[in-house]
Amino acid sequence: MIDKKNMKILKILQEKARIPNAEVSRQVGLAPSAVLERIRKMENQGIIDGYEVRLNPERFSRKQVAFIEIMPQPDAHIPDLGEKLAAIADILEVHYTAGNDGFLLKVRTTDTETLGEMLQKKITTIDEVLSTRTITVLSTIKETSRITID
Amino acid sequence: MIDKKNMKILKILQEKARIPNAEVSRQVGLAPSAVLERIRKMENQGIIDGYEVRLNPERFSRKQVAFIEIMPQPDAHIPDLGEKLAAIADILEVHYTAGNDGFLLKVRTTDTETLGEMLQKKITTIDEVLSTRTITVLSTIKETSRITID
DNA sequence: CCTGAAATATTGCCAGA
DNA sequence: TCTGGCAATATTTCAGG
Repeated sequence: MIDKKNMKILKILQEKARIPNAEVSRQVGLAPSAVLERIRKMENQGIIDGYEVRLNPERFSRKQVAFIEIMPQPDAHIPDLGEKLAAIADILEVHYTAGNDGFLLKVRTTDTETLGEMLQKKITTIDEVLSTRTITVLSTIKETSRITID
Repeated sequence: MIDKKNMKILKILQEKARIPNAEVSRQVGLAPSAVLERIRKMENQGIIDGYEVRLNPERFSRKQVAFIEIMPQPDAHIPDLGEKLAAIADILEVHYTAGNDGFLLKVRTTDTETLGEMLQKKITTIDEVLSTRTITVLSTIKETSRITID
């Protein structure tokens, strides 16, 4: 299902998702209709999940990246807590982690001040939250959601 | 520069980047040429950084997410180490963090076994790496790169 | 910064291999 | 699953407000 031609199509779309189908077909050497058929099929099969625009965080005052480890209360209902965290604005990722049975969040805020506000007003006020540990990012060398295509 | 109409355009593209321009123009109530002009301008100004396809990691054997904290050797050249880490396949993010003066990595591997291989063969073998701490993800409640548009 | 018109290009459907 | 044809749409440029 994910043969060489589909891999080639996906690699092209990973670079530049918003290009005409006809352009893709030229690069892979198939008729446009064949490429369209393949892409539609991959969308329906859930291989392709969607298409996103990549915005420059600086231009939207979301320069500050931080990761927050959440230690839940011993009696906390984990799925509930996960949902509550996921619903907070500027929390981009919520992962349930092994080891300490806690959550790891990725957040994007304007600066460390707004990060602090978020912690105090939105996170530590949740009942199920016992404590937190914040890892502030000083600089980002690499940041992509592009997975490796074998 | 990022006025109400551009915000509306960006919100549409955040949902579904690969849609015809004419469709966007219908939704925002402008002529297609006006929308094209606005999008091109935002691309040139670096407000829009690009367009990406979102692939289903499970279909490419990249289901296992993990975060790895790297403690560098005291005498390590930090920029060099950052570049080395960023070059490794399946490392999606490399952040330089405050506090412990280390790196935080986000990785995607097939399973915990391949994660272990990566640590042993590719990461701990780097001279500048003193020690590591791995946070394995059991489940992901939310994972997006979509920043909040004010 | 917008509209509207015109030329060019793409999409998406279908028949046939 | 592919190609090629064709009608419907979309893109892009440009003149003008």
